[in-house]
Amino acid sequence: MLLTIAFESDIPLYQQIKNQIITGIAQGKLKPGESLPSVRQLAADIGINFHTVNKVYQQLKQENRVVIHRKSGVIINPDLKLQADEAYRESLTETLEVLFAEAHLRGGTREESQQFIERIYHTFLQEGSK
Amino acid sequence: MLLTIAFESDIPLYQQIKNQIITGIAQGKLKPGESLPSVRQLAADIGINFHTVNKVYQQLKQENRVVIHRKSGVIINPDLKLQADEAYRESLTETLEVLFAEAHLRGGTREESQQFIERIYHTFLQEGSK
Amino acid sequence: MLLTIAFESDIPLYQQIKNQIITGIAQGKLKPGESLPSVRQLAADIGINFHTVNKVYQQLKQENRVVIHRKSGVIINPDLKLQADEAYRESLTETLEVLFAEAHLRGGTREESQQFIERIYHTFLQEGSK
Amino acid sequence: MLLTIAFESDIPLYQQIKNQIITGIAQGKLKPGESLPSVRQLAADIGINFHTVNKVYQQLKQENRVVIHRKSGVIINPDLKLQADEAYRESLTETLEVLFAEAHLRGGTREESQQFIERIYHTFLQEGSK
DNA sequence: GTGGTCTAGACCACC
DNA sequence: GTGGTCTAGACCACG
Repeated sequence: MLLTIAFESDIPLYQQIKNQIITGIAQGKLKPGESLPSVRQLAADIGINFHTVNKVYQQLKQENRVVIHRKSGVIINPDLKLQADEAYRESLTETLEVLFAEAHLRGGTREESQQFIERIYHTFLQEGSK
Repeated sequence: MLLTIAFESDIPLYQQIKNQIITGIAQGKLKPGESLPSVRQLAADIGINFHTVNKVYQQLKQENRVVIHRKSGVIINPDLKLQADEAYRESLTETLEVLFAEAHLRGGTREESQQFIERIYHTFLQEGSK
Repeated sequence: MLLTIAFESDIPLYQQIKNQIITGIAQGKLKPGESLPSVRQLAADIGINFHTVNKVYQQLKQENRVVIHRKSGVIINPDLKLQADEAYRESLTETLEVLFAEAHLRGGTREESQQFIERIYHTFLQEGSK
Repeated sequence: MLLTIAFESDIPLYQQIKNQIITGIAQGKLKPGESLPSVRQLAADIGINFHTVNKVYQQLKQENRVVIHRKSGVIINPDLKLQADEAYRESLTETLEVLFAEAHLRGGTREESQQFIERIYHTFLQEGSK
């Protein structure tokens, strides 16, 4: 998977990387059991400090999205089961509320937003195979 | 309109305020032409420094959401016309992509997300009634 | 002469009024010897505090643009002779420099600017009659 | 580029700095891609508070004149494309109108003004050479 | 070391 | 009383 970084963005570099890994997993570009490049490797590829990549991996580990094996490196957690707990749902609601309020004020309709979501979900892996 | 601030949140105070004003406008709780409290007033009400409120107002002004009327203070721009330019749409897409990727990984379905949006849009003012 | 005030502008009310009087004189809408409305009259017409109008008149008087007669009110100085001293020229240069730098960055050409000036000067009274 | 500040001027410090940066860009003293000193650095150089410099940078960022690059600091936006929208042209017209009305009243002729502009434009970078 | 955020207090211009 | 400007000092996130 190819990572693209915007140095001039106001989103922190580590966050950008993390975001892309998460969507990568959702879209099946990164499959459970697959391994990620080493901290130093990825850092060199992107051209950033390896501490930054390390931060990402540590957080992904803490969130149970990856497991870190000695020597075999970082691999996507094969049996990932994330919870949608109350705190998560609440924060998501608030975030979306602002985003769509803004979209609404800029002339975006409900239908457009629905299609937006539709298109995004189409890029995700189907759960049907489960 | 009542503003609620979460001091323990990692979202900056000024951002929280700004968010609530924006959704307030979208939901019609704040109507075009209506005036906002003075910087010092609002700051006192919330219990924060007036510079923080001022920052919000300055940004809202620069984004053309409010007009700073001499002596009548800050009022919601009566003829607000925000653009959904390319840069905006792109950034929105990316943001939503990550959000729903995360939702997807936590078991959220497309249908749930659609209903989410549906509910949010129901809280907004209809364009027709304006 | 009709004065138009923008309450939401960030230019002070008194400055707006003063500006319009000055351009009014340059364009011959206000002729030397002609009288201006009384402080209270003008304030009422525009719908602002009379102190604000008073401030304008005082400044105009100080700059020798008007003379204030007891009872006969404020009249445009019939034999106005303003100096273009060094300080003035310098400040004008700096102001124009920034303005046209901005215009240049927004794609305005030298020719356009010249035509701009041309058009403005056409609205002024000719000095030929002097 | 050297910044000169007039502490006794009634133009706000941050505005003076901003003006000089803008004309600096127009004159090619500051080239796209070039980086500006850090807020604290510039503040120390000039001998003012860093918040004042920060204010300038924030505004320049919002106006798309600079990009705040993570770690390489603030750089002049390499692909700057500013619009001369209707609002801008209108405000420019009004400003120039007053300025030249004043110049006219102080004995400045149309020819002098034209030469003024001519000289200013000569200090700007030619579009062709870029 | 860099910018981002927040607080605090002071002075001023405007109305 | 309102916003605008400036200073000062503190803490934090980021890289």
